[in-house]
Amino acid sequence: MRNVEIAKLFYEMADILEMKGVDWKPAAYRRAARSLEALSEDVEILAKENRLHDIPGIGEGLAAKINEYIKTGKMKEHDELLRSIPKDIVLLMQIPGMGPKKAKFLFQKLGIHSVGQLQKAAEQHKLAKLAGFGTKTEENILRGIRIFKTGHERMLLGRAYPLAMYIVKELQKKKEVGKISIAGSMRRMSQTVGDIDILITSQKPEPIMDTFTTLPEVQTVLAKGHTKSTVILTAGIQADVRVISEKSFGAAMQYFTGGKDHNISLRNIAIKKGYKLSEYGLFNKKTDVFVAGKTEEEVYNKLGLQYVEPEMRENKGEIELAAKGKLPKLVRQDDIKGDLHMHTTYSDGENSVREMVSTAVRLGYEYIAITDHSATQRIARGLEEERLRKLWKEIDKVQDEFPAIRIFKGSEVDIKADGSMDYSENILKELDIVVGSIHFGLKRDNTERTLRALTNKYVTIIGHPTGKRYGIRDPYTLDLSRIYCAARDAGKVLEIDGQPERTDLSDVNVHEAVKAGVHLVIDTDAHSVEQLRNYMRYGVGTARRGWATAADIINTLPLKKFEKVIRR
DNA sequence: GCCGTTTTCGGCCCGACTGTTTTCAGTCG
Repeated sequence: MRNVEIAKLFYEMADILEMKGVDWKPAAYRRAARSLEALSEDVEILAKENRLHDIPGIGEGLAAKINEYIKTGKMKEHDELLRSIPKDIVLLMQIPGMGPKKAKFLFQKLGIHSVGQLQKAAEQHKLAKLAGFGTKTEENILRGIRIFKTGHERMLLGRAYPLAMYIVKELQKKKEVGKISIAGSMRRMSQTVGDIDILITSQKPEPIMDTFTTLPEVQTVLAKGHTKSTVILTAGIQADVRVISEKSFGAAMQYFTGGKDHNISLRNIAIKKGYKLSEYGLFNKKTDVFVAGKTEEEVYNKLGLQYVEPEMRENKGEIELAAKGKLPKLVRQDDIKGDLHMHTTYSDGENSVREMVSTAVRLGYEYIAITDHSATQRIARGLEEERLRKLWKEIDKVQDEFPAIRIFKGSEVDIKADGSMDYSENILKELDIVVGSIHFGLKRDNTERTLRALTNKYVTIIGHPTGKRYGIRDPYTLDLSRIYCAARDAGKVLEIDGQPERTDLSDVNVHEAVKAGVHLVIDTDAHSVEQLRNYMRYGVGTARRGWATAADIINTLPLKKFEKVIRR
Protein backbone atom coordinates (compact mmCIF):
# COMPACT_ATOMS: atom_id res chain seq x y z
CA MET A 1 0.00 0.00 0.00
CA ARG A 2 1.66 3.23 -1.12
CA ASN A 3 -1.55 5.28 -0.92
CA VAL A 4 -0.39 7.47 1.95
CA GLU A 5 3.07 7.87 0.45
CA ILE A 6 1.64 9.25 -2.79
CA ALA A 7 -0.89 11.40 -0.91
CA LYS A 8 2.04 13.03 0.92
CA LEU A 9 3.68 13.96 -2.38
CA PHE A 10 0.46 15.60 -3.56
CA TYR A 11 0.08 17.54 -0.31
CA GLU A 12 3.63 18.83 -0.66
CA MET A 13 3.06 19.83 -4.26
CA ALA A 14 -0.16 21.62 -3.28
CA ASP A 15 1.69 23.66 -0.64
CA ILE A 16 4.40 24.72 -3.06
CA LEU A 17 1.94 25.53 -5.84
CA GLU A 18 -0.07 27.61 -3.41
CA MET A 19 3.01 29.61 -2.43
CA LYS A 20 3.69 30.24 -6.06
CA GLY A 21 0.23 31.73 -6.34
CA VAL A 22 -1.11 29.07 -8.70
CA ASP A 23 -4.93 29.01 -8.74
CA TRP A 24 -7.06 25.89 -8.20
CA LYS A 25 -4.34 23.34 -8.70
CA PRO A 26 -3.53 23.23 -4.96
CA ALA A 27 -7.15 22.45 -4.11
CA ALA A 28 -7.24 19.73 -6.79
CA TYR A 29 -4.00 18.13 -5.54
CA ARG A 30 -5.25 18.21 -1.95
CA ARG A 31 -8.57 16.69 -2.86
CA ALA A 32 -6.76 13.88 -4.69
CA ALA A 33 -4.47 13.39 -1.67
CA ARG A 34 -7.44 13.11 0.70
CA SER A 35 -9.10 10.60 -1.64
CA LEU A 36 -5.96 8.49 -1.67
CA GLU A 37 -5.73 8.51 2.13
CA ALA A 38 -9.34 7.42 2.47
CA LEU A 39 -9.08 4.76 -0.22
CA SER A 40 -9.66 1.20 0.96
CA GLU A 41 -8.05 -0.32 -2.12
CA ASP A 42 -4.36 -0.42 -2.95
CA VAL A 43 -3.52 2.35 -5.41
CA GLU A 44 -0.90 0.11 -7.07
CA ILE A 45 -3.56 -2.48 -7.87
CA LEU A 46 -5.88 0.21 -9.23
CA ALA A 47 -3.02 1.50 -11.39
CA LYS A 48 -2.30 -1.98 -12.71
CA GLU A 49 -5.97 -2.45 -13.59
CA ASN A 50 -6.12 0.99 -15.20
CA ARG A 51 -8.80 2.12 -12.74
CA LEU A 52 -7.15 5.23 -11.26
CA HIS A 53 -9.93 7.35 -12.79
CA ASP A 54 -12.40 5.70 -10.41
CA ILE A 55 -10.77 7.58 -7.54
CA PRO A 56 -12.64 10.84 -6.95
CA GLY A 57 -10.53 13.86 -7.81
CA ILE A 58 -8.10 11.92 -9.97
CA GLY A 59 -8.23 12.60 -13.71
CA GLU A 60 -5.86 12.41 -16.68
CA GLY A 61 -3.01 14.48 -15.20
CA LEU A 62 -2.81 13.08 -11.70
CA ALA A 63 -3.30 9.50 -12.90
CA ALA A 64 -0.27 9.93 -15.14
CA LYS A 65 1.75 11.23 -12.19
CA ILE A 66 0.74 8.27 -10.03
CA ASN A 67 1.66 5.83 -12.79
CA GLU A 68 5.00 7.55 -13.27
CA TYR A 69 5.73 7.28 -9.55
CA ILE A 70 4.76 3.62 -9.28
CA LYS A 71 6.85 2.69 -12.32
CA THR A 72 9.96 4.81 -11.70
CA GLY A 73 9.82 5.70 -8.01
CA LYS A 74 9.99 9.34 -9.06
CA MET A 75 7.57 12.12 -9.91
CA LYS A 76 9.20 14.68 -12.19
CA GLU A 77 6.91 17.56 -11.36
CA HIS A 78 7.30 16.91 -7.61
CA ASP A 79 11.10 17.00 -7.91
CA GLU A 80 10.99 20.18 -9.97
CA LEU A 81 8.67 21.92 -7.53
CA LEU A 82 10.89 20.97 -4.57
CA ARG A 83 13.92 22.35 -6.39
CA SER A 84 12.15 25.61 -7.22
CA ILE A 85 11.99 26.90 -3.63
CA PRO A 86 14.11 26.64 -0.48
CA LYS A 87 13.45 23.32 1.19
CA ASP A 88 11.94 24.30 4.53
CA ILE A 89 9.75 27.11 3.30
CA VAL A 90 6.65 24.91 3.04
CA LEU A 91 7.03 24.24 6.76
CA LEU A 92 6.35 27.93 7.38
CA MET A 93 2.84 27.43 6.05
CA GLN A 94 2.18 24.77 8.67
CA ILE A 95 2.59 27.35 11.44
CA PRO A 96 -0.89 28.39 12.64
CA GLY A 97 -1.62 31.88 11.37
CA MET A 98 0.85 31.60 8.52
CA GLY A 99 -0.50 30.94 5.06
CA PRO A 100 0.95 31.01 1.57
CA LYS A 101 0.65 34.78 1.21
CA LYS A 102 2.52 35.65 4.38
CA ALA A 103 5.17 32.99 3.79
CA LYS A 104 5.82 34.24 0.26
CA PHE A 105 5.82 37.89 1.33
CA LEU A 106 8.30 37.30 4.16
CA PHE A 107 10.58 35.29 1.91
CA GLN A 108 10.61 38.05 -0.69
CA LYS A 109 11.02 40.93 1.77
CA LEU A 110 13.34 39.43 4.39
CA GLY A 111 14.59 36.23 2.78
CA ILE A 112 12.99 34.11 5.52
CA HIS A 113 12.87 30.44 4.57
CA SER A 114 12.97 28.53 7.84
CA VAL A 115 11.06 28.44 11.11
CA GLY A 116 14.21 29.49 13.00
CA GLN A 117 14.71 32.58 10.84
CA LEU A 118 11.07 33.50 11.23
CA GLN A 119 11.28 33.24 15.01
CA LYS A 120 14.43 35.38 15.09
CA ALA A 121 12.90 38.06 12.86
CA ALA A 122 9.76 38.19 15.01
CA GLU A 123 11.78 38.40 18.25
CA GLN A 124 13.81 41.26 16.80
CA HIS A 125 10.55 43.01 15.85
CA LYS A 126 11.46 43.11 12.20
CA LEU A 127 8.00 41.94 11.12
CA ALA A 128 5.91 44.67 12.71
CA LYS A 129 7.56 47.28 10.52
CA LEU A 130 6.38 45.65 7.28
CA ALA A 131 3.33 46.91 5.41
CA GLY A 132 0.24 44.96 6.40
CA PHE A 133 1.95 43.62 9.54
CA GLY A 134 1.77 44.97 13.09
CA THR A 135 2.72 44.08 16.64
CA LYS A 136 -0.28 41.74 17.01
CA THR A 137 0.66 39.80 13.92
CA GLU A 138 4.18 39.48 15.24
CA GLU A 139 2.91 38.13 18.58
CA ASN A 140 0.57 35.74 16.79
CA ILE A 141 3.40 34.38 14.68
CA LEU A 142 5.53 33.75 17.77
CA ARG A 143 2.60 32.01 19.43
CA GLY A 144 2.04 30.01 16.25
CA ILE A 145 5.67 28.88 16.30
CA ARG A 146 5.29 27.69 19.90
CA ILE A 147 2.18 25.70 18.99
CA PHE A 148 3.91 24.33 15.90
CA LYS A 149 6.93 23.20 17.90
CA THR A 150 5.05 21.53 20.77
CA GLY A 151 2.88 18.99 19.14
CA HIS A 152 0.97 20.01 16.08
CA GLU A 153 0.17 16.37 15.55
CA ARG A 154 -3.31 14.98 15.91
CA MET A 155 -4.58 13.54 19.18
CA LEU A 156 -5.99 10.04 19.68
CA LEU A 157 -9.78 10.05 19.84
CA GLY A 158 -9.58 8.12 23.11
CA ARG A 159 -7.58 10.94 24.71
CA ALA A 160 -9.54 13.85 23.24
CA TYR A 161 -13.02 12.43 23.86
CA PRO A 162 -12.90 12.71 27.67
CA LEU A 163 -11.64 16.30 27.33
CA ALA A 164 -14.57 17.14 25.06
CA MET A 165 -17.03 15.54 27.49
CA TYR A 166 -15.56 17.61 30.30
CA ILE A 167 -16.09 20.86 28.36
CA VAL A 168 -19.64 19.84 27.43
CA LYS A 169 -20.41 19.10 31.07
CA GLU A 170 -19.01 22.42 32.27
CA LEU A 171 -20.89 24.42 29.64
CA GLN A 172 -24.14 22.54 30.27
CA LYS A 173 -24.19 24.12 33.73
CA LYS A 174 -24.88 27.51 32.10
CA LYS A 175 -28.57 28.36 31.90
CA GLU A 176 -27.96 30.17 28.57
CA VAL A 177 -27.04 26.85 26.88
CA GLY A 178 -29.83 25.16 24.92
CA LYS A 179 -28.75 22.24 22.76
CA ILE A 180 -25.10 21.22 22.93
CA SER A 181 -23.28 18.63 20.85
CA ILE A 182 -19.89 17.45 19.64
CA ALA A 183 -19.27 17.83 15.91
CA GLY A 184 -16.22 17.48 13.67
CA SER A 185 -13.99 14.45 13.21
CA MET A 186 -14.71 13.43 16.81
CA ARG A 187 -18.38 12.92 15.94
CA ARG A 188 -17.27 10.92 12.91
CA MET A 189 -15.22 8.80 15.38
CA SER A 190 -12.04 9.22 13.42
CA GLN A 191 -9.13 7.44 15.18
CA THR A 192 -7.35 10.75 15.65
CA VAL A 193 -8.75 14.27 15.81
CA GLY A 194 -7.12 17.61 15.05
CA ASP A 195 -9.41 19.62 17.30
CA ILE A 196 -12.58 19.48 19.40
CA ASP A 197 -15.71 21.07 17.89
CA ILE A 198 -18.67 21.90 20.11
CA LEU A 199 -21.95 23.39 18.86
CA ILE A 200 -24.44 25.17 21.10
CA THR A 201 -27.81 26.84 20.61
CA SER A 202 -28.35 29.99 22.63
CA GLN A 203 -30.09 33.37 22.59
CA LYS A 204 -27.36 34.87 24.74
CA PRO A 205 -23.89 33.61 23.78
CA GLU A 206 -21.63 36.09 25.65
CA PRO A 207 -21.67 34.40 29.08
CA ILE A 208 -21.09 31.00 27.42
CA MET A 209 -18.05 32.30 25.59
CA ASP A 210 -16.81 33.90 28.83
CA THR A 211 -17.04 30.58 30.65
CA PHE A 212 -15.51 28.61 27.79
CA THR A 213 -12.49 30.86 27.33
CA THR A 214 -11.75 30.94 31.07
CA LEU A 215 -12.01 27.23 31.87
CA PRO A 216 -8.98 26.15 33.96
CA GLU A 217 -7.92 23.74 31.18
CA VAL A 218 -7.57 26.62 28.71
CA GLN A 219 -4.00 27.60 27.98
CA THR A 220 -4.42 30.19 25.22
CA VAL A 221 -7.40 32.00 23.74
CA LEU A 222 -6.91 32.25 20.00
CA ALA A 223 -10.21 33.93 19.17
CA LYS A 224 -13.31 35.04 21.02
CA GLY A 225 -16.42 36.27 19.25
CA HIS A 226 -20.22 36.17 19.53
CA THR A 227 -20.66 33.04 17.49
CA LYS A 228 -17.22 31.44 17.54
CA SER A 229 -14.39 31.08 20.02
CA THR A 230 -11.20 29.07 19.74
CA VAL A 231 -8.81 28.04 22.51
CA ILE A 232 -5.81 25.80 23.00
CA LEU A 233 -6.19 23.44 25.97
CA THR A 234 -3.30 22.64 28.29
CA ALA A 235 -3.56 19.06 26.99
CA GLY A 236 -2.27 20.44 23.69
CA ILE A 237 -5.35 20.37 21.50
CA GLN A 238 -7.49 23.11 20.02
CA ALA A 239 -11.15 23.43 21.00
CA ASP A 240 -13.79 25.47 19.14
CA VAL A 241 -17.20 26.48 20.41
CA ARG A 242 -19.79 27.80 18.01
CA VAL A 243 -23.14 29.26 18.95
CA ILE A 244 -25.98 28.82 16.48
CA SER A 245 -29.65 29.73 16.37
CA GLU A 246 -32.17 26.97 17.03
CA LYS A 247 -33.42 26.97 13.45
CA SER A 248 -29.92 26.46 12.01
CA PHE A 249 -28.73 23.80 14.47
CA GLY A 250 -29.16 20.85 12.10
CA ALA A 251 -27.49 22.63 9.20
CA ALA A 252 -24.62 23.64 11.48
CA MET A 253 -24.26 20.09 12.83
CA GLN A 254 -24.14 18.83 9.27
CA TYR A 255 -21.67 21.50 8.21
CA PHE A 256 -19.29 21.22 11.14
CA THR A 257 -19.34 17.43 11.29
CA GLY A 258 -17.92 17.20 7.78
CA GLY A 259 -15.94 15.44 6.38
CA LYS A 260 -14.75 18.03 3.99
CA ASP A 261 -15.29 16.06 0.81
CA HIS A 262 -18.69 14.77 1.90
CA ASN A 263 -19.77 18.38 2.44
CA ILE A 264 -18.43 19.57 -0.89
CA SER A 265 -20.41 16.83 -2.62
CA LEU A 266 -23.51 17.82 -0.66
CA ARG A 267 -23.11 21.47 -1.62
CA ASN A 268 -22.81 20.55 -5.26
CA ILE A 269 -26.03 18.56 -5.03
CA ALA A 270 -27.67 21.58 -3.39
CA ILE A 271 -26.52 23.89 -6.17
CA LYS A 272 -27.82 21.52 -8.84
CA LYS A 273 -31.20 21.45 -7.16
CA GLY A 274 -31.34 25.27 -7.05
CA TYR A 275 -30.36 25.60 -3.39
CA LYS A 276 -27.50 27.09 -1.43
CA LEU A 277 -26.23 25.13 1.59
CA SER A 278 -24.35 26.76 4.45
CA GLU A 279 -24.05 26.27 8.21
CA TYR A 280 -27.17 28.45 8.52
CA GLY A 281 -29.39 26.23 6.47
CA LEU A 282 -30.54 25.19 3.06
CA PHE A 283 -31.78 28.22 1.10
CA ASN A 284 -33.44 28.78 -2.23
CA LYS A 285 -30.59 30.08 -4.34
CA LYS A 286 -32.68 32.73 -6.14
CA THR A 287 -35.00 33.98 -3.41
CA ASP A 288 -32.77 33.27 -0.40
CA VAL A 289 -35.81 31.74 1.33
CA PHE A 290 -34.99 29.29 4.14
CA VAL A 291 -35.88 25.72 3.13
CA ALA A 292 -34.43 23.50 5.90
CA GLY A 293 -31.91 23.52 8.74
CA LYS A 294 -33.47 22.68 12.09
CA THR A 295 -32.37 19.06 11.90
CA GLU A 296 -29.79 17.19 9.85
CA GLU A 297 -32.45 14.74 8.66
CA GLU A 298 -34.39 17.63 7.15
CA VAL A 299 -31.34 18.89 5.25
CA TYR A 300 -30.50 15.46 3.82
CA ASN A 301 -34.11 14.74 2.93
CA LYS A 302 -34.61 18.04 1.09
CA LEU A 303 -31.56 17.17 -0.99
CA GLY A 304 -33.24 13.88 -1.93
CA LEU A 305 -30.99 11.84 0.35
CA GLN A 306 -31.38 9.42 3.23
CA TYR A 307 -29.91 10.61 6.52
CA VAL A 308 -26.22 9.65 6.52
CA GLU A 309 -24.66 8.56 9.84
CA PRO A 310 -21.71 10.77 10.84
CA GLU A 311 -19.21 7.89 10.72
CA MET A 312 -20.02 7.32 7.03
CA ARG A 313 -19.50 10.92 5.88
CA GLU A 314 -16.18 10.43 4.12
CA ASN A 315 -17.32 10.66 0.49
CA LYS A 316 -16.60 6.99 -0.13
CA GLY A 317 -19.83 6.20 -1.94
CA GLU A 318 -22.27 6.92 0.89
CA ILE A 319 -23.93 9.81 -0.98
CA GLU A 320 -24.71 7.61 -3.99
CA LEU A 321 -26.24 4.98 -1.67
CA ALA A 322 -28.18 7.66 0.23
CA ALA A 323 -29.64 8.90 -3.06
CA LYS A 324 -30.89 5.38 -3.79
CA GLY A 325 -32.09 4.88 -0.21
CA LYS A 326 -29.75 1.94 0.20
CA LEU A 327 -27.52 2.90 3.11
CA PRO A 328 -26.61 0.04 5.46
CA LYS A 329 -28.09 0.12 8.96
CA LEU A 330 -24.94 0.52 11.03
CA VAL A 331 -24.28 -1.39 14.25
CA ARG A 332 -24.99 0.66 17.39
CA GLN A 333 -23.44 0.52 20.81
CA ASP A 334 -26.68 -0.69 22.40
CA ASP A 335 -26.66 -3.66 20.00
CA ILE A 336 -23.60 -4.97 21.84
CA LYS A 337 -24.53 -7.81 24.20
CA GLY A 338 -21.11 -8.80 25.51
CA ASP A 339 -17.37 -8.19 25.59
CA LEU A 340 -15.03 -11.07 24.82
CA HIS A 341 -11.54 -9.76 25.44
CA MET A 342 -10.44 -8.42 28.82
CA HIS A 343 -7.71 -8.86 31.42
CA THR A 344 -7.76 -9.14 35.22
CA THR A 345 -5.18 -9.02 38.00
CA TYR A 346 -4.42 -12.66 37.15
CA SER A 347 -2.28 -11.31 34.29
CA ASP A 348 -1.70 -7.61 33.51
CA GLY A 349 -5.12 -6.14 34.32
CA GLU A 350 -5.73 -3.66 37.14
CA ASN A 351 -9.02 -5.08 38.47
CA SER A 352 -10.20 -8.40 39.86
CA VAL A 353 -12.49 -10.86 38.10
CA ARG A 354 -15.29 -9.80 40.41
CA GLU A 355 -14.79 -6.08 39.65
CA MET A 356 -14.76 -6.69 35.90
CA VAL A 357 -17.88 -8.84 36.08
CA SER A 358 -19.87 -6.45 38.23
CA THR A 359 -18.96 -3.60 35.86
CA ALA A 360 -20.11 -5.71 32.91
CA VAL A 361 -23.41 -6.34 34.69
CA ARG A 362 -23.90 -2.61 35.19
CA LEU A 363 -23.19 -2.11 31.47
CA GLY A 364 -26.13 -4.42 30.77
CA TYR A 365 -24.09 -7.16 29.08
CA GLU A 366 -25.54 -10.68 28.80
CA TYR A 367 -22.11 -12.32 28.62
CA ILE A 368 -18.38 -11.65 28.83
CA ALA A 369 -15.18 -13.64 28.47
CA ILE A 370 -12.24 -13.32 30.85
CA THR A 371 -9.20 -13.63 28.61
CA ASP A 372 -5.95 -13.24 30.51
CA HIS A 373 -2.62 -13.79 28.77
CA SER A 374 -1.15 -17.23 28.09
CA ALA A 375 2.10 -18.51 29.62
CA THR A 376 4.60 -17.08 27.10
CA GLN A 377 3.64 -13.51 27.96
CA ARG A 378 5.96 -13.33 30.99
CA ILE A 379 5.97 -9.52 31.05
CA ALA A 380 2.17 -9.54 31.29
CA ARG A 381 2.25 -12.30 33.97
CA GLY A 382 0.84 -14.80 31.51
CA LEU A 383 -0.82 -17.83 33.10
CA GLU A 384 0.74 -21.29 33.15
CA GLU A 385 -1.72 -24.17 33.56
CA GLU A 386 -1.85 -24.18 37.36
CA ARG A 387 -2.78 -20.50 37.66
CA LEU A 388 -5.18 -20.80 34.75
CA ARG A 389 -7.10 -23.51 36.63
CA LYS A 390 -7.08 -21.34 39.75
CA LEU A 391 -8.62 -18.53 37.67
CA TRP A 392 -11.35 -20.91 36.44
CA LYS A 393 -12.26 -21.72 40.03
CA GLU A 394 -12.53 -18.03 40.81
CA ILE A 395 -14.69 -17.49 37.73
CA ASP A 396 -17.03 -20.26 38.93
CA LYS A 397 -17.30 -18.54 42.30
CA VAL A 398 -18.06 -15.13 40.79
CA GLN A 399 -20.50 -16.77 38.36
CA ASP A 400 -22.53 -18.04 41.31
CA GLU A 401 -22.66 -14.52 42.69
CA PHE A 402 -23.79 -12.94 39.37
CA PRO A 403 -26.28 -15.32 37.73
CA ALA A 404 -27.60 -12.52 35.47
CA ILE A 405 -24.50 -12.66 33.29
CA ARG A 406 -22.76 -15.59 31.62
CA ILE A 407 -18.99 -15.57 32.22
CA PHE A 408 -17.05 -17.47 29.58
CA LYS A 409 -13.69 -19.01 30.44
CA GLY A 410 -11.41 -17.57 27.85
CA SER A 411 -7.79 -16.80 27.18
CA GLU A 412 -5.77 -14.50 24.97
CA VAL A 413 -3.46 -17.22 23.72
CA ASP A 414 -0.23 -16.24 22.01
CA ILE A 415 0.18 -17.38 18.44
CA LYS A 416 3.75 -18.66 18.42
CA ALA A 417 6.27 -17.89 15.68
CA ASP A 418 5.33 -20.99 13.70
CA GLY A 419 1.59 -20.32 13.99
CA SER A 420 0.94 -22.92 16.69
CA MET A 421 -0.76 -21.96 19.94
CA ASP A 422 0.85 -21.27 23.31
CA TYR A 423 -1.38 -23.80 25.17
CA SER A 424 -1.66 -27.53 24.62
CA GLU A 425 -4.73 -28.98 22.95
CA ASN A 426 -5.84 -30.34 26.34
CA ILE A 427 -6.15 -26.84 27.76
CA LEU A 428 -7.51 -25.25 24.58
CA LYS A 429 -10.44 -27.67 24.43
CA GLU A 430 -11.51 -26.74 27.94
CA LEU A 431 -11.69 -23.04 27.09
CA ASP A 432 -14.99 -21.51 25.93
CA ILE A 433 -13.31 -18.70 23.99
CA VAL A 434 -9.81 -18.59 22.55
CA VAL A 435 -8.55 -15.22 21.33
CA GLY A 436 -5.41 -15.96 19.32
CA SER A 437 -3.03 -12.99 19.25
CA ILE A 438 0.45 -12.17 17.99
CA HIS A 439 2.62 -10.26 20.47
CA PHE A 440 6.18 -10.81 19.24
CA GLY A 441 7.94 -11.23 15.92
CA LEU A 442 6.25 -8.06 14.69
CA LYS A 443 8.85 -7.09 12.13
CA ARG A 444 8.27 -9.98 9.75
CA ASP A 445 5.52 -11.08 7.40
CA ASN A 446 2.94 -12.73 9.65
CA THR A 447 0.53 -13.93 6.96
CA GLU A 448 1.38 -17.66 7.17
CA ARG A 449 1.54 -17.51 10.96
CA THR A 450 -1.97 -16.06 11.15
CA LEU A 451 -3.31 -18.42 8.50
CA ARG A 452 -2.06 -21.41 10.49
CA ALA A 453 -3.75 -20.11 13.64
CA LEU A 454 -6.98 -19.85 11.63
CA THR A 455 -6.79 -23.59 10.91
CA ASN A 456 -6.71 -24.42 14.65
CA LYS A 457 -10.15 -25.73 15.55
CA TYR A 458 -10.03 -24.29 19.07
CA VAL A 459 -9.31 -20.70 18.01
CA THR A 460 -12.46 -18.56 18.14
CA ILE A 461 -11.15 -15.06 17.45
CA ILE A 462 -7.97 -13.49 16.05
CA GLY A 463 -7.17 -10.59 18.41
CA HIS A 464 -5.90 -7.21 17.11
CA PRO A 465 -5.13 -8.85 13.73
CA THR A 466 -2.60 -6.34 12.31
CA GLY A 467 -0.62 -5.41 15.43
CA LYS A 468 -0.82 -1.70 14.65
CA ARG A 469 -0.45 0.76 17.53
CA TYR A 470 -0.85 4.41 16.66
CA GLY A 471 2.34 6.40 17.27
CA ILE A 472 4.13 3.24 18.47
CA ARG A 473 4.34 0.88 15.52
CA ASP A 474 2.94 0.28 12.05
CA PRO A 475 0.92 -2.85 11.27
CA TYR A 476 3.14 -5.84 10.53
CA THR A 477 3.29 -7.16 7.00
CA LEU A 478 0.14 -9.14 6.32
CA ASP A 479 -1.76 -10.21 3.22
CA LEU A 480 -5.13 -9.28 4.64
CA SER A 481 -7.15 -10.39 1.62
CA ARG A 482 -5.94 -13.97 2.28
CA ILE A 483 -6.72 -13.63 5.99
CA TYR A 484 -10.27 -12.46 5.22
CA CYS A 485 -10.92 -15.41 2.90
CA ALA A 486 -9.43 -17.93 5.32
CA ALA A 487 -11.34 -16.53 8.31
CA ARG A 488 -14.63 -16.52 6.40
CA ASP A 489 -14.18 -20.05 5.07
CA ALA A 490 -13.12 -21.44 8.47
CA GLY A 491 -15.96 -19.65 10.28
CA LYS A 492 -13.48 -17.73 12.42
CA VAL A 493 -13.96 -14.24 13.79
CA LEU A 494 -11.65 -11.23 13.40
CA GLU A 495 -11.50 -8.70 16.19
CA ILE A 496 -12.02 -4.96 16.23
CA ASP A 497 -9.94 -4.09 19.29
CA GLY A 498 -11.35 -0.90 20.86
CA GLN A 499 -8.14 0.28 22.56
CA PRO A 500 -7.78 3.84 21.23
CA GLU A 501 -4.18 3.43 20.03
CA ARG A 502 -5.09 0.15 18.35
CA THR A 503 -8.57 0.20 16.81
CA ASP A 504 -7.33 -2.90 15.05
CA LEU A 505 -8.86 -3.86 12.64
CA SER A 506 -8.96 -0.27 11.38
CA ASP A 507 -11.99 1.38 9.77
CA VAL A 508 -10.57 0.70 6.30
CA ASN A 509 -9.87 -2.96 7.22
CA VAL A 510 -13.42 -3.38 8.57
CA HIS A 511 -14.85 -2.09 5.30
CA GLU A 512 -12.82 -4.68 3.35
CA ALA A 513 -13.65 -7.48 5.80
CA VAL A 514 -17.37 -6.73 5.67
CA LYS A 515 -17.26 -6.74 1.87
CA ALA A 516 -15.45 -10.10 2.06
CA GLY A 517 -18.20 -11.49 4.30
CA VAL A 518 -16.07 -12.03 7.42
CA HIS A 519 -17.67 -12.16 10.87
CA LEU A 520 -16.27 -9.63 13.32
CA VAL A 521 -16.33 -9.05 17.07
CA ILE A 522 -15.96 -5.71 18.86
CA ASP A 523 -13.93 -5.99 22.09
CA THR A 524 -12.40 -3.54 24.55
CA ASP A 525 -9.26 -5.58 25.38
CA ALA A 526 -9.86 -3.85 28.74
CA HIS A 527 -7.12 -3.84 31.36
CA SER A 528 -9.33 -2.03 33.91
CA VAL A 529 -13.01 -1.39 34.68
CA GLU A 530 -12.50 2.12 33.34
CA GLN A 531 -11.51 0.75 29.94
CA LEU A 532 -14.31 -1.83 30.06
CA ARG A 533 -16.76 1.05 30.41
CA ASN A 534 -15.21 3.44 27.88
CA TYR A 535 -13.42 1.62 25.09
CA MET A 536 -16.41 -0.15 23.53
CA ARG A 537 -17.40 3.27 22.15
CA TYR A 538 -14.23 3.46 20.04
CA GLY A 539 -14.55 -0.10 18.78
CA VAL A 540 -18.15 0.50 17.74
CA GLY A 541 -17.12 3.80 16.11
CA THR A 542 -14.49 1.99 14.07
CA ALA A 543 -16.99 -0.69 13.04
CA ARG A 544 -19.46 2.00 11.95
CA ARG A 545 -16.76 3.82 9.97
CA GLY A 546 -16.24 0.50 8.18
CA TRP A 547 -20.00 0.31 7.41
CA ALA A 548 -20.53 -2.77 9.61
CA THR A 549 -24.11 -3.75 10.48
CA ALA A 550 -25.22 -5.69 13.56
CA ALA A 551 -25.34 -8.82 11.38
CA ASP A 552 -21.58 -8.53 10.78
CA ILE A 553 -20.77 -8.40 14.51
CA ILE A 554 -21.16 -11.62 16.52
CA ASN A 555 -21.35 -10.00 19.94
CA THR A 556 -24.63 -8.38 18.99
CA LEU A 557 -26.21 -11.84 19.27
CA PRO A 558 -28.24 -12.67 22.36
CA LEU A 559 -26.62 -15.26 24.65
CA LYS A 560 -28.40 -18.36 23.33
CA LYS A 561 -27.60 -17.68 19.69
CA PHE A 562 -24.10 -16.55 20.55
CA GLU A 563 -23.37 -19.83 22.35
CA LYS A 564 -24.52 -21.80 19.33
CA VAL A 565 -22.21 -19.84 17.03
CA ILE A 566 -19.09 -20.26 19.16
CA ARG A 567 -19.74 -23.93 19.77
CA ARG A 568 -19.75 -24.43 16.02
C1' DG B 1 -6.14 19.85 -12.28
C1' DC B 2 -10.99 18.06 -12.11
C1' DC B 3 -15.56 17.80 -13.78
C1' DG B 4 -20.39 17.82 -16.32
C1' DT B 5 -29.19 16.51 -15.87
C1' DT B 6 -27.02 24.32 -16.70
C1' DT B 7 -21.61 23.53 -19.05
C1' DT B 8 -16.16 19.77 -22.89
C1' DC B 9 -15.15 25.64 -21.04
C1' DG B 10 -15.43 27.88 -17.10
C1' DG B 11 -16.69 27.16 -13.01
C1' DC B 12 -14.50 25.35 -8.56
C1' DC B 13 -18.20 25.74 -0.54
C1' DC B 14 -18.95 29.59 2.30
C1' DG B 15 -18.77 32.46 6.23
C1' DA B 16 -16.36 34.07 10.87
C1' DC B 17 -12.62 36.22 13.05
C1' DT B 18 -8.43 39.01 13.17
C1' DG B 19 -5.51 42.69 12.28
C1' DT B 20 -4.56 46.54 10.03
C1' DT B 21 -6.89 48.75 7.54
C1' DT B 22 -10.70 53.36 6.52
C1' DT B 23 -13.04 48.88 3.18
C1' DC B 24 -10.47 44.52 3.07
C1' DA B 25 -7.01 40.66 2.75
C1' DG B 26 -5.45 36.61 4.92
C1' DT B 27 -6.34 32.55 7.35
C1' DC B 28 -9.10 28.94 9.10
C1' DG B 29 -12.33 25.24 9.23
